[in-house]
Amino acid sequence: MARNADQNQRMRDESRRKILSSSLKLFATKGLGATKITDIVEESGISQGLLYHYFRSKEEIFVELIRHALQGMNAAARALEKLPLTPTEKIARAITELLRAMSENDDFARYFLLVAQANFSEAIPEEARAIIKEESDEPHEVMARIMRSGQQDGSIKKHRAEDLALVFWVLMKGFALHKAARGAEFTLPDTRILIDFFKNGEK
Amino acid sequence: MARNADQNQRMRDESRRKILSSSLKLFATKGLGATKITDIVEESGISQGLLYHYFRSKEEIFVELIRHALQGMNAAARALEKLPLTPTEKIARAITELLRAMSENDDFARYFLLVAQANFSEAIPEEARAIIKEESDEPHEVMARIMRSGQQDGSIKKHRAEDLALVFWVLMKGFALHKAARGAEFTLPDTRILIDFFKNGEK
DNA sequence: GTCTATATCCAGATAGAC
DNA sequence: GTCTATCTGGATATAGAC
Repeated sequence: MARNADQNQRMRDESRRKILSSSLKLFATKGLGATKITDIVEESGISQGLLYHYFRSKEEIFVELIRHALQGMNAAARALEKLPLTPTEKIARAITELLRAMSENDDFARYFLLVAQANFSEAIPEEARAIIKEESDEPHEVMARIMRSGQQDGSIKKHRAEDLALVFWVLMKGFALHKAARGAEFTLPDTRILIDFFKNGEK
Repeated sequence: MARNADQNQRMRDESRRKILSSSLKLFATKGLGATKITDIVEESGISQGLLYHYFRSKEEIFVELIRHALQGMNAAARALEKLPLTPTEKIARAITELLRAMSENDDFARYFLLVAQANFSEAIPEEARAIIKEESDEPHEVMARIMRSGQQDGSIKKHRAEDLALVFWVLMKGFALHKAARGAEFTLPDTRILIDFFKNGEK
């Protein structure tokens, strides 16, 4: 009895997982509006009926993906802030880890792109918009705090910390776009170019 | 007779212009797939029949917008390269002009965003893909040449010129996304932050 | 839990009148 | 040159069988 319930749970999880990962891939590359339910069904190899057994609509899948992406990003940002590193080291870590994840981990790149699109698109579900409004400030704030503490110890350039954090995230979003456009031929630039950008040049 | 022909021409131009500008706005904010013909018709205040009198399909409108955007960007890049300025001045000019245009000129920002999306989306017409393949390398190449000549006179940092050009355009794309996400509350960072990025710090 | 078959609706595109 | 009315196809979502 318990074993059957376990197996069922695993089957349910597996089906949901397949739907979500196929949707992520399609939403990131084609956009929510251009992705058809039949595309998702085809990509994940399940039937249309089963998809609707797990999700009420395409939009609900989208919302779940957005929620997962933002919560993961926020958790990562908080974890970074707590690491026992200097501000400069934290920034270097963030840059190298984000770019590495983007180029090596397809799902990570897709999540990043999904959020970037959702941030500007007017064609997303209301609930997704609410989650974004609620959850998308933290990475920027964390980075601004790191920049500020780096300025206090003299290791980071003396510009408005908010501007530096903005440039940081603008760079990351830009790279996400670029990687999506180039796919396999995406080559990372020397990350030291980017790290030096934020470092104070005064010796 | 000639007057009537003239008037007709003007009416045609005006209708086409309205269709294109409405489509640009919608494609940039919602994406091609999520934009319905009825949206375009509503936004531009013309009838659906008239739209199909001027364009065969939604895709044809999209292709025309992409072509116009890329040709304009390439012309601007070539013009920049020919200006009687030092490499550093050209880079400074490019950054300030692009960011200014992005924040002040709605259509410019929309074109930029449209191209950025088209560059990674897999849900665009084949013809648009061909135009992008054909026309989208020039800005990068121009910027790489400017970076290289700046390195020769010692004013630009000594990294691979291609990497610097890549970072330049990644920044611009990132700002286009950011502006689209924030809309009216988009505030430019101090552009000197960005310009200094490329300058050689050695004195 | 999963599938096939089907109903409903709406977007894209056309025809023809003015 | 512009509009209204209409056709057609395909996409979303549901029903019901296994």
